[in-house]
Amino acid sequence: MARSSNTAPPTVPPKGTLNDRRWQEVLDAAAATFDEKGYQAATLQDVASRVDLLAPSLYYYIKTKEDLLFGVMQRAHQLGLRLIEEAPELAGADAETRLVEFIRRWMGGTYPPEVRMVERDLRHLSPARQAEVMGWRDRMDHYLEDIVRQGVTDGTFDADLEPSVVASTLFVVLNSTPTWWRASGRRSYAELTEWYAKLFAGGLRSEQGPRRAV
Amino acid sequence: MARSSNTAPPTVPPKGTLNDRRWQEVLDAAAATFDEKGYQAATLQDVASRVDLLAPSLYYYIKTKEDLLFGVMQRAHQLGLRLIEEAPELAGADAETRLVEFIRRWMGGTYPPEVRMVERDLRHLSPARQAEVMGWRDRMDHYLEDIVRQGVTDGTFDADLEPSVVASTLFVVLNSTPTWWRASGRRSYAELTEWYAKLFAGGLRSEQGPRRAV
Amino acid sequence: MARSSNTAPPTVPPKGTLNDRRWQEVLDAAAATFDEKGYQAATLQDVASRVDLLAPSLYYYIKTKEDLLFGVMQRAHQLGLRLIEEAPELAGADAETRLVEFIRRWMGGTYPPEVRMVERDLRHLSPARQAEVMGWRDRMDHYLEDIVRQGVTDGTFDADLEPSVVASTLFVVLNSTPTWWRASGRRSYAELTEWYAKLFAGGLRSEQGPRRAV
Amino acid sequence: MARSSNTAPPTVPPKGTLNDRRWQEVLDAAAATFDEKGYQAATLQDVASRVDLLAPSLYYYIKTKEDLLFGVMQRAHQLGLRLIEEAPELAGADAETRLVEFIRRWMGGTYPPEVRMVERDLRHLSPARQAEVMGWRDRMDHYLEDIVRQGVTDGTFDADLEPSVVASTLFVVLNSTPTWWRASGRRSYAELTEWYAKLFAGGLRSEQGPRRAV
DNA sequence: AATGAATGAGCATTCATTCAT
DNA sequence: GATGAATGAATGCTCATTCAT
Repeated sequence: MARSSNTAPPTVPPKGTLNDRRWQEVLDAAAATFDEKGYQAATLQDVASRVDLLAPSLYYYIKTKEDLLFGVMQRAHQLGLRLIEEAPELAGADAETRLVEFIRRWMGGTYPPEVRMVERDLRHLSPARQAEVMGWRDRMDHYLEDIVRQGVTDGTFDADLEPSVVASTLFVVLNSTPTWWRASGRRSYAELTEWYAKLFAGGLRSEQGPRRAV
Repeated sequence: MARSSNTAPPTVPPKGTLNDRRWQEVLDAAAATFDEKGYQAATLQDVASRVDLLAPSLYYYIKTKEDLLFGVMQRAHQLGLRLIEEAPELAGADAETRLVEFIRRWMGGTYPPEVRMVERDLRHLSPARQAEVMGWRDRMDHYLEDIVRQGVTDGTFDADLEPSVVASTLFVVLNSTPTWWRASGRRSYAELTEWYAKLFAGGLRSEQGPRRAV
Repeated sequence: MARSSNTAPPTVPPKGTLNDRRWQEVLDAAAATFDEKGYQAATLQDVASRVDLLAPSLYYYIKTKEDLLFGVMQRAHQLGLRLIEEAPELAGADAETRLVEFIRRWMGGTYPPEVRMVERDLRHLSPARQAEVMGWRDRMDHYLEDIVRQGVTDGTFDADLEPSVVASTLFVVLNSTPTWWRASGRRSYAELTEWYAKLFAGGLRSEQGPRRAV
Repeated sequence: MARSSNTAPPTVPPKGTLNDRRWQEVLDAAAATFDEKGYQAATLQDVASRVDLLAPSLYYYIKTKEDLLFGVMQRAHQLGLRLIEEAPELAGADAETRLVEFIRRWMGGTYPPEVRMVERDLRHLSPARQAEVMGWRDRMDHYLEDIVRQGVTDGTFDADLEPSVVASTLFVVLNSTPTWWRASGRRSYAELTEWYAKLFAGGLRSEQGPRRAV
């Protein structure tokens, strides 16, 4: 949940190779603002205020408001793509283990909540940039789809599963968490993570079907 | 000083549901437009065009743009609330059956995709109206929570389950479907529905219990 | 739910009196326009045109059209309040002298015609601002009422006089002058001033007292 | 102060010779509304509401909003013109008596407060109609100017008086009364009337001048 | 690196007005 | 006589964006 950009790689310093620290701060501000108000409703003044600037000053870092949205999404997806890289000891693990470990990594804290913005505000990017973002998303989806295919092949997952459907659903569940989850609830974030793991591990397992009603 | 009447409203003619057919058409247009562009990005002209009106003409039916958003949400939730009413033959059914049947009803086609708007655009309603919508949401959540509690009580569901977490997650999954689902996929909408049923039935089942045969 | 932030204002840059010269020019334009057309009928474009701006550019200086009205009234009353301060040599003068000298000061040329706007357009201010303006008015009224009371006490003014009535009437007469007075008339503005002095000096004089010789 | 139209002569039944009683009611509503809010700020809906109509229904009686303003002014001036007709016993009276009697007639109750609207909203009439109203005003002014000239001629009034200035000032004083006068004051309306009479009688009287200050 | 000043496109909203019923 | 439904011109206001300093 840490929003700070300490782990963020240098992304798109748009005008020249300017002060990257400041650019990361601006992205932080933009991410928080867009997350709170949505891209359209968020004002450049809103973003600028968070870094103690006036709106026109942002144009030192960007050429258009859309640049901020793209910058935020780019940084978030770079973080996300790093999370689909598996530790060496997971090579050769079974599908369920890999799935559960992915859920734990994704929920594990380094991942910023900015992803939930993606579905909501993707439409405000230019088609070309939308395609770029979708490319990143596809790579993430493919990672999950591969795991599902592995599980189906070796018989531990239900043979009926459509990998892309599983991938989409899992991302929806994980990324929507900040939408409804309150720290005040009776369950901790870690417990929630384990429940997600159980839900999907149990729900994908073969030889199970709901009973028909009536 | 006469009255500080800088905004004294006279008796304004009652608008709204005079011509209900037209009002429903307007709501349809608003729902489609908001769904496509989001509330902020959607223009009153966008909405008006769909019903062959000019933007100011909408003000014959509404007092403010927000009224359209509220109208759409209200109608969607009325439909939703009808779907948590169970058929008589489900009285006395076990938790898993009730859960699966609910998923089938909810996905069953009469339900408009407008619910996905809710999370995204709820913030654009006045606080009072936000509260009203949240009240409807709560009633739906409570229905699912009750089913979960029943399952936990009679031992068919994992004793560890937090009912509200389950409810939120299930709604997220169901309502996000239109976000990513394309008719062009290899699975039909009906097959998707059954997979959702399998996912949650399997995922909630207590681990102690014997694996159910199909 | 995050915050019900449908109208959460961020830290907006302080506008207004940054460039005071320009702000005074804008106020001049607003005063002239409102005086000519009335507040409601006056368009922001009307005001902006007088200072060679486009209408939206005015919002660099104001937050709302009402701010212009209040600014104009504030400035006019500040001038007016300065006119109720008496020169040292008037200390100890009799009521009639003080009254006549006030009339001469008020009509004396530095006073802008914007006061006539007050009665007409006061209602378009917010209640709080209406109260503020009325406070200034009251201070002016009190000054005249004091003079009247002095005259009544020492017997030079009619004992029957209601000070507040006299004050209101005198202000109405003085401030309405621009409404009907045309420079083309046979009397100069200075002659008009002297006639006002004569009218009120003569009209307030107690009937018991001997007729004063010139 | 009676606003009711019982004494109003049939004025401008604009479309055909329609229901005159209703037309007078509409004029009453328009007068009250314009008086309260000003012509521009007043909405046709405001006016219509007072007679339990919807705005478009007014178009049965008028062709344009301006017709209402003109209708109100016309009716008010017809009443006013009747007040400059003197009773037979005043023929041959001296100037001061005629002046005081006029003040008493004008303040005497039958005169509607709508006249104060005139100065404020005259500009919103078409030039032609403005001219017509000004014609009525001139006839009233002339009546007062004649009285002043009579007084100057026979030496009871100050020889220096400019008749038109006196007329304008007197009308300003009388017609502005409702602007500031509150029934709650210590003086009754009748007492106020007598003070007006004293003010002008005393103020116009010859052989009086204010003392010079300093 | 940042701001003051201004622009221009666009949007929600108001309101006088029309017209068929 | 009056209304429901709609129009279109206009208006206040927001906001991304520009540019000289």
